[in-house]
Amino acid sequence: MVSDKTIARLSLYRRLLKVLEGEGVRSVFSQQLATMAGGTAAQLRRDLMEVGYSGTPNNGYEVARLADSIRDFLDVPGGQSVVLVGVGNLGKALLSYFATRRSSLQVVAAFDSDPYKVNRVIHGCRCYPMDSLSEVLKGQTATVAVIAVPAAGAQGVAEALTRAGVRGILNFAPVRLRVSPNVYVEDIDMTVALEKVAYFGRPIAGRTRKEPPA
Amino acid sequence: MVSDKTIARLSLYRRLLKVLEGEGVRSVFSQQLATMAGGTAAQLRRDLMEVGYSGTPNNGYEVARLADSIRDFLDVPGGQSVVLVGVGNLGKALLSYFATRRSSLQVVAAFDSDPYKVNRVIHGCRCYPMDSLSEVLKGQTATVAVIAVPAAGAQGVAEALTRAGVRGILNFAPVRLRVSPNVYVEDIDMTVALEKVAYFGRPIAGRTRKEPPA
DNA sequence: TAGATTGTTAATCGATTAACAATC
DNA sequence: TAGATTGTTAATCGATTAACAATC
Repeated sequence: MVSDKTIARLSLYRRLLKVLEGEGVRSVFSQQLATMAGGTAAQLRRDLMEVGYSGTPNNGYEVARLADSIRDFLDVPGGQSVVLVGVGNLGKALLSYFATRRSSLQVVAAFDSDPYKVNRVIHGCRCYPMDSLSEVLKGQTATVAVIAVPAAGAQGVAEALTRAGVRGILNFAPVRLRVSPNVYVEDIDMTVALEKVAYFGRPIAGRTRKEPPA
Repeated sequence: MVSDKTIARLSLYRRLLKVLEGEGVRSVFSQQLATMAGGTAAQLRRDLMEVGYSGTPNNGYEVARLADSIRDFLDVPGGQSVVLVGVGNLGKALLSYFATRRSSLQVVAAFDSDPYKVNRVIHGCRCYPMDSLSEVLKGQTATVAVIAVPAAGAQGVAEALTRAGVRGILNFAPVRLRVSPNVYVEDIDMTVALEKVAYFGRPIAGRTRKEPPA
């Protein structure tokens, strides 16, 4: 089973390859691409083993073909539909963030319990009432969802999504979701992330890095 | 040196302890708290070794005192100031998200290059023009910053922040920042996160988990 | 005391890094 | 060919898990 870290890096490589492609670069060495991704060449080569695409010694990797190979590996052929639950400040920001991005992942529906938001179209996405979730999802093939509701409501939303067939959840709510083991959950805990940054970026202490005496 | 994963978990434990405290719970066992945090009891005990707080056999941990110990360990005594760069959809969402949270971390200034946003107060935070960054930071003790600008501008922002004395950056821009090694950068790459979820939540494949034959 | 839970060390596991033969 | 870069295996590293003596 390929690790989630490898998947994350492949996603990153693909984005970098698209940039190179736009710049007219035809081929790239593992060392170059790895540096851009913030990793090592050996790691990149191991990641690409999973994809199955082979470079050629002394010539490196064909940018366009490698990007295609990663696409074939990562993406579901017909594309995947994504739904968003929670259209507050964060939800709206996510809609605008994901609206004009990759064509393979498209946000097809948003849900909110606030009647003032229902039936509006926000960043090109229709907002449905919360309690119509199972009904709307019945007509969709969405297996991926983004949760951007307050902590208190997140578990209930996760259960409703799971019942509706969702198999992957990107969770922004600061709670640990209890879901069945065949549902993949990725948590983005922004408060924890900020506290981490605050700890390691603190003014004086936390800064004692072992350095060999000169 | 304590690992960043431990710091992240301590931040999580503290949040859970606050919830327990609110519910009037006095003491808690490692097993309970670990389950809530989605980890193991052994891992939690090892994390707490770093903090220096000791539980008592058969009685577990005093909720209030453990929370205090984690606070002493994580927080800078006088509190830390945070600045936000980029007041777009995401930046505004982050302002509202971080506005009413922890008192130890406070967003004291926001920056944007859009003149229409400058001098407005958004979610209680004043917005300054981009080019006044070094000047405004001179009067602050902020060592922590959040970057929520488009990819193209992020590197320049990171450099300006670093020059102004910032030591920790929470970066939402989808680029890898090149900073000096004494600056801690935490990346939140929402597109990569969504693609990970899409991969592991895909309809058919990617789902071959080794299970012992019944 | 006995039983349960703790602090802490030792064993395990997984991912990363280094090494090297294969190849253009 | 020689030189550089690749694919892939072996060694290393770090974090997690398991084990166990200490303790309330």
